[in-house]
Amino acid sequence: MSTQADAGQPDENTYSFADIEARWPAEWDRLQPFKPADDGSRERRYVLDMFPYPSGDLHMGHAEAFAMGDVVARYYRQQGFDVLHPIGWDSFGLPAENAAIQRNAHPSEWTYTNIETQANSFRRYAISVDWSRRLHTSDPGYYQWTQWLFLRFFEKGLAYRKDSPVNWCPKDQTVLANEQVVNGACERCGTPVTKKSLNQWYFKITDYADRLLDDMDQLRGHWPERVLAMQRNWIGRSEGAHVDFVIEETDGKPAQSVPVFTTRPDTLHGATFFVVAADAPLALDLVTESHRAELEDYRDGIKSLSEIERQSTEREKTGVFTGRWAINPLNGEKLPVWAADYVLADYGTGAIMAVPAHDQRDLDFAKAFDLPVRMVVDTGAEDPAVSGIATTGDGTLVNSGELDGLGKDEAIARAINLVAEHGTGEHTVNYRLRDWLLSRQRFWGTPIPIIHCAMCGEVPVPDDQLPVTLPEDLRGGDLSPKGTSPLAAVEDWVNVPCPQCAGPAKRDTDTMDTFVDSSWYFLRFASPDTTDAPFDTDAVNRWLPVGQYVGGVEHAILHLLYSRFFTKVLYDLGLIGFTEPFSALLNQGQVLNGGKAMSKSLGNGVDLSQQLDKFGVDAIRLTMVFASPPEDDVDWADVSPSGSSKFLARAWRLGQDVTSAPDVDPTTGDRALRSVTHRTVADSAALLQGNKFNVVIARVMELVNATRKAIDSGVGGADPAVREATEAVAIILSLFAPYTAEDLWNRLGHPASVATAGWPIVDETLLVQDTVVAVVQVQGKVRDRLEVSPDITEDALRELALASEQIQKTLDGRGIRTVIVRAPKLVNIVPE
RNA sequence: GCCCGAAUGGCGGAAUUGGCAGACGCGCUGCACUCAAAAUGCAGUAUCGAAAGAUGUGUGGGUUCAAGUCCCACUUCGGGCACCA
Repeated sequence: MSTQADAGQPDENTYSFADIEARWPAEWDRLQPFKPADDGSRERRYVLDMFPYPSGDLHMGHAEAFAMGDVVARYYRQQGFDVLHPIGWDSFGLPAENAAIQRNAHPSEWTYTNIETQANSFRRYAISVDWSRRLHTSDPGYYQWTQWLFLRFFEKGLAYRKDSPVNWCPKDQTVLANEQVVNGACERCGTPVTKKSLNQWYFKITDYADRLLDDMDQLRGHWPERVLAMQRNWIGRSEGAHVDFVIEETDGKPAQSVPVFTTRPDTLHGATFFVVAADAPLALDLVTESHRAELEDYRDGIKSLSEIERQSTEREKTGVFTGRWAINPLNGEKLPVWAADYVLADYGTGAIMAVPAHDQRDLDFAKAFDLPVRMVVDTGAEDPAVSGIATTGDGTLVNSGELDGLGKDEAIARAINLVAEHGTGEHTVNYRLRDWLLSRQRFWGTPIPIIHCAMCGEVPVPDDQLPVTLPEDLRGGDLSPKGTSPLAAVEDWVNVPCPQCAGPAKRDTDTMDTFVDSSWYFLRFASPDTTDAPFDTDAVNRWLPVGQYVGGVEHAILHLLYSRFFTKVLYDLGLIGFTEPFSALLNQGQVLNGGKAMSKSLGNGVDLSQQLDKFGVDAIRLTMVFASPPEDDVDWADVSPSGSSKFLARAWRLGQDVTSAPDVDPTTGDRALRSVTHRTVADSAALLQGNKFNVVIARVMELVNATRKAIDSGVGGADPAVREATEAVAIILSLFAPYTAEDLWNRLGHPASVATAGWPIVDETLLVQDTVVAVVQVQGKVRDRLEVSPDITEDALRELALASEQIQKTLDGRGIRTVIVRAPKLVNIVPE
């Protein structure tokens, strides 16, 4: 398209996005239309986009996500809300560290350069944020409060250290939380994860499992169902029982009681062996001396496997006998105790009773080691001992003593009662969710504010000594991953006096997972300049919960689960007055190219800044939003930014043809066009409530078409209705194409900014049409259309329909069985 | 294997409580303007058929005066989880 008049001279009658983009930013900076008043004069609304990680410049994905969030923020502003719409950066993390190693620099250089680049791009992209609230999680003024919050968790026993086999990424040389392992590989770099036994910091998120689950009731209907489903699965609540099995005294090893978790206590009589997780300390504890060597060999073998290999369900079952025997508390049977890797150390109790007839994994193991199989629930299917297929359905209990004859559910209840009476078990709930491993052996993160003292143990850094800042003189190779934190090598940073006894002590040298930083940033935005607390409680309670949160589905579990957890803890600490941080969630889709995610390796990336240079900000924003419903993916190969550009020019040109004065009375204008305008405004509001942004744009296009028609071949540009329509176009367009809308508004003779012009007031009387088209069907097929008054009676419409020539022709003399009338829209005639 | 979600023209997509399927846009075709082009405007564009008309929302059944929409069974695609006892 041409953006300049042919003579090379800017022509004020030709739409030029470059001219328009140059005209308005300074004016917006002067007017500050996006700063919330926060004076209680208007209802508050908090709209938030997931804050970006500063990896280079903005890309197409940012452009889509932030276009969506901005529509919401701008809409609420037009509706008269006091809108908080802030921006910040999630600026700690590995990429900065890796870049620093390559460039022999400090991670902050790369980080803050990228932030500046992105901030400039966001300004050009005209997102309507309050820049004065900008924050970065890597600023000491921010991470001071991340540390402060960590200490509050620590005081409540919600942050603790333990030895445990943890996920280890050999490439990044750091541990990973369970949530950061995807299909056995590192979420960040794709390297297969291995296990390593380490002493690490954890947040006790499992204490909140039930509340994380139950409080999802508040979110149902406002969050995507699939995100709720993913969180539900991740928490993985399952009802069952703990049953204690006594391990007999053998070869001088004393008897000891070991609990198992089972969801099927009804099958207790079907237990034929007992398995402990081979990699759990319990296995080493139990094993007899004569079997110890064998177990240790087996454990070494497991360690060499990657998590992907280990978790494969295809793999043959393996294990070793421990030399011990467990007593079944219900029938006194002696069961051999095995150690195997198909039992997980950190789920349930790390030990199971094996019921091969009714659990496929146990059956596979029984077959591999020739252990007995005893069916105790007759489901009508073939005996699993013969078929090799474990049965899990309902049936009648057999071979089960006093449980015989009961159904599955009754037997579960009865079995729990029985073990409870014996004092060897109880009903219990188990979760798949594990505690959140938060330590990282890397540099560019929030230092853990704990000092280790030989005398006093784990000593918190006193609040008044926060923040514990990162040393600034580390460069390049100082940061290279070595499996221990780079901070450990900085002697004068590590060695400090113990705050309690003043004796020699050492700082904790790990840093926090960056998801800790992002678990509370939405609170900080309410009062970003607070210096004596992480946030001002009153300000937080005024603005939060976030009314609309916008971001990608890749955070369905990680960030969103952690933030929900933090919010509940802070509520319990009395720091905030609500339990869920995000009332509504919108997951925008991805931007693809040719059906695939854009990536360097595929060479199908589209550069955002080039697109902006070519088509302009507004055309790109409009294209993103118009292409599909917000939650669907946009394939850049299928869309037309030039089409958007054409439409924007068309809308903008309406301004040239409006010849009435800005203060003209619209009620004297053409009723037909006014009716279209008011219907568009009314419908757009309803569509925006439902996040159907793409449809709103379609409706504005219709309004532009109708207005153009009125100017060229209708009432003409002087009609007040044309002005009213064009003003409505400018206001609705201000949500999607801020530059064009502002310029159009200006050409209509109004002062900036259109962003705060206010949503047009709908005249209800204009929504009522003079006549409507009633459809007349014969046997469900449309045969005629009648123009009728909208308040026609059923009888009158029936008469009219039956009188229609078309209808009589179609009926062709047949009698009439029924006539269904839905005045004024439809008549359906059913012939004999 | 289990759990979600989706399927509508050449393409992206629209369709209050079941009530005119295909809004709006892209693409394509034709026309006007032009020496020509670009830009712009106008018209057409589900399929079959010359037409009348018939068919048509992944497949097969069902409910209903009426089904893209509700019910049952299935197919395909996308996503999540997956040795979780």
